[in-house]
Amino acid sequence: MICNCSNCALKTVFFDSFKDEELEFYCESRVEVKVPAKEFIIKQGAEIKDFIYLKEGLIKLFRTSDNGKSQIISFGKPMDFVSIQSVFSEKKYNYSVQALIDSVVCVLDFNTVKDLIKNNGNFATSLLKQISFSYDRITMNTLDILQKRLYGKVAHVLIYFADQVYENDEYSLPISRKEISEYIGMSVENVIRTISEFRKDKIIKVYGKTIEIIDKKKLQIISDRG
Amino acid sequence: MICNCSNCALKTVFFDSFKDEELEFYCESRVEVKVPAKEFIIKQGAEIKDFIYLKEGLIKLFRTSDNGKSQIISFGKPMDFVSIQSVFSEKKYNYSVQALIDSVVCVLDFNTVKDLIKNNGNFATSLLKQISFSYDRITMNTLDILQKRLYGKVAHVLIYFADQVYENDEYSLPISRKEISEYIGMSVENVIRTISEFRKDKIIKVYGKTIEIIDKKKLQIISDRG
DNA sequence: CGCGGCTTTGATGTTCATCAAGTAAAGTGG
DNA sequence: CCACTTTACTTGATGAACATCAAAGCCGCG
Repeated sequence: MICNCSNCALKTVFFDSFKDEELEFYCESRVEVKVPAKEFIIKQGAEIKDFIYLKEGLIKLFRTSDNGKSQIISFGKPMDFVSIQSVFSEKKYNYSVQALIDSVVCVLDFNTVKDLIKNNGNFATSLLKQISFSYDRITMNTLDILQKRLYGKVAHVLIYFADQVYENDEYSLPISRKEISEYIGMSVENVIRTISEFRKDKIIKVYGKTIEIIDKKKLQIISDRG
Repeated sequence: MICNCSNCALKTVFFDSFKDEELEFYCESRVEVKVPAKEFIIKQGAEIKDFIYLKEGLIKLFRTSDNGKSQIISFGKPMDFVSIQSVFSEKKYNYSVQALIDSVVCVLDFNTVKDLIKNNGNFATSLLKQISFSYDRITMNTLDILQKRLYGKVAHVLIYFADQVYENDEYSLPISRKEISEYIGMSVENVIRTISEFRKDKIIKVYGKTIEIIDKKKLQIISDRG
């Protein structure tokens, strides 16, 4: 295995704290895995043995209830840890993770990470900061969605992908209408209707999966107003 | 100041990792503060300088938007850290914390905690676990509420206080109907109507602020079904 | 005592889920 | 490669769920 940690983006962001021998140790136990679109990275109920972060691609976290309905928790992009949630507080994953597009994840043995936390104060500090940041993002997004109504929710999602994921007002929506509905807790039909309305009102243009935001201000107002 | 850390419940749960000299150090920088009901512990926008945990009482975390509307994020009970959210990822609090009943908090200097994380691997591990657990609870509760509708949401809240807070099916609701509405994102009137319906259907008994759950099974079904 | 906030109920209109039915797109086996 | 199946998307119609407005009783507090 080629250990290219030194130019791994993740390393420069979070792992500056490593001493050389630690870096090597962490490198050796690391495995890089390619994950094709739609494939699972984590399955709900599985035992937590790894510590996973996303190197390339885009993923969704979601949970499935007993009746088979699934609810999307959040999305993850490169630099995000895949298995942040619960890994320090649970034995088993209480959510699944699935690749939305072809992705690459790096997998560390979880015990290795635990050891690093104990023995490297700077690493522990960095990780804590990152976890706090990651959870915060999810919490605030979920709270935003909770207090909005249909139109505001859909506008929020469209802006989310533009600003947080693609940093571009034109993008190919990586999820289906159904998945949007599983994220915001509304019916598929009404998600579609809302997108159609935005299109008719010339706030966005829609070509299949491609979304182009034309009137960002108006969309932002709809999102803010709820 | 009397340093009674050794019999502080928090200590036995999280701080077993302390060596004696660290324990003393942490004790000396700690301040115990009584907070009467309705008083603020943290104000949104204030700089993060402290690390606060709840020794006695009950608190609510909430955020206020520009238009003055407030949204409840979560509730905290003894043993919970008050200032978990954001403290490692932000400079300023993006939420407020208010005592719901007379409470007692313990305040540590934030830099002291940061030092402890760096220098005590066991402490870092314990804290990480606790933070992960705390965030998880909030995320899952919020997601639960998001996917339910009015009746399910209200049932969820009533069960939440019975199971998670009071561990009793009869309790004095520590929040107003309006606050329930700010937590679940529905109108006050409909929260009240729903509680009245539950009362008429003999699922609960209501005497002002006092709630007594009579038919827990039915209430649970309503909550589960959404 | 009176004011303001909380609670409650009713009436009304808006928002939303659900059902139905059809079209487009994407996978599947021969 | 085509017929077939399945899945995603779309629109309309209907009734249920919900917000909002209005009005009145209640309670704590200055």
